[in-house]
Amino acid sequence: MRRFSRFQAAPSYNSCMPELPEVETVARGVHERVQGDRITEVWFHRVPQTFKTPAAQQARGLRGQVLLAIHRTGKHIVCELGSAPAALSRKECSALEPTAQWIVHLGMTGRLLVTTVEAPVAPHTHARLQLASGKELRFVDPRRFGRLEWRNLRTSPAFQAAGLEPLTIETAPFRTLFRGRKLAIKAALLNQTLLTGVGNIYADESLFHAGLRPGRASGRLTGPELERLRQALQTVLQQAIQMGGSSVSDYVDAEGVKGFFQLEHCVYQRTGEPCRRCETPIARIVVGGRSTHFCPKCQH
DNA sequence: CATTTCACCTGGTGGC
DNA sequence: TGCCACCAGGTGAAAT
Repeated sequence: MRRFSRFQAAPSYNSCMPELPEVETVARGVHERVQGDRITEVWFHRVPQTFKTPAAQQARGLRGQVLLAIHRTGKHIVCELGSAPAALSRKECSALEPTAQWIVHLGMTGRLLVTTVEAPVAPHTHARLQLASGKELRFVDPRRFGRLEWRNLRTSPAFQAAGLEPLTIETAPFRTLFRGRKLAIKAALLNQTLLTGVGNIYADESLFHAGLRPGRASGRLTGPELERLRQALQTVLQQAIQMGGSSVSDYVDAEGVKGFFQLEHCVYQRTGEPCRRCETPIARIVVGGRSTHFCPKCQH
């Protein structure tokens, strides 16, 4: 069995894994750049599994619509669409009721970019939304784990992530989530029907900051332990969002995508390296089918 | 129902 | 230099 060690560089695309903070950053950046713009033309590359709604139906639903707002729910980016004959001011956007939504999930390697129409089209570009301003909204996803969905709000409910928002969840509902459950706390954090938006990086990091072993049965954690975890999770996510703010233009704008500025991880992908708190080598195990990193001395 | 496992994808990486 | 197996992980379906 081969293991990543300190001598092996992690694959570079790991530096921009889209979890909640990254998705939040992208949504904010795209919102700033295209709110009020009108979609004049739509082009899709044929990649069937990327489309939760058939491409032709999405194209029909998007063409001619105005982008009223772009925001995040869980790991999903939701573009609110409204009918208008021309581009709108920001003020007009907030006054208009959305009639449809375009929902973008970045998967593992997805990017939502704002470019110009003329900009060279990157490999693995699956969607291009040409805008009245001369900009273009592009969805690029080499690995094709991302998903695109369109829904008509006249006939369907607004998109709602299954799980609760980790950033705002309070003590009591957080405790209730895990009550009576036997699955490992790490697996529970990754389960999007419980909490929405937590991925492998922030699961490992928040468990480290809470001092909890990833393999602990989630239903057996005490009240104080769960409260430590809730606060660690929120701190880690908030910090990442703050850091993301400074790198958003690198990410959302055109070609020279550098990915996200990385918080200095404490455990994630630091197998064998010394713990930043006690210098014990960081251990790696597999929980819920995912590589999991923790400090054997600091986490109990 | 709760939980676990696996397939889907591509590109970076190291071994030979 | 080039070929190739391995591995990363979000999600949903299938298996347990």
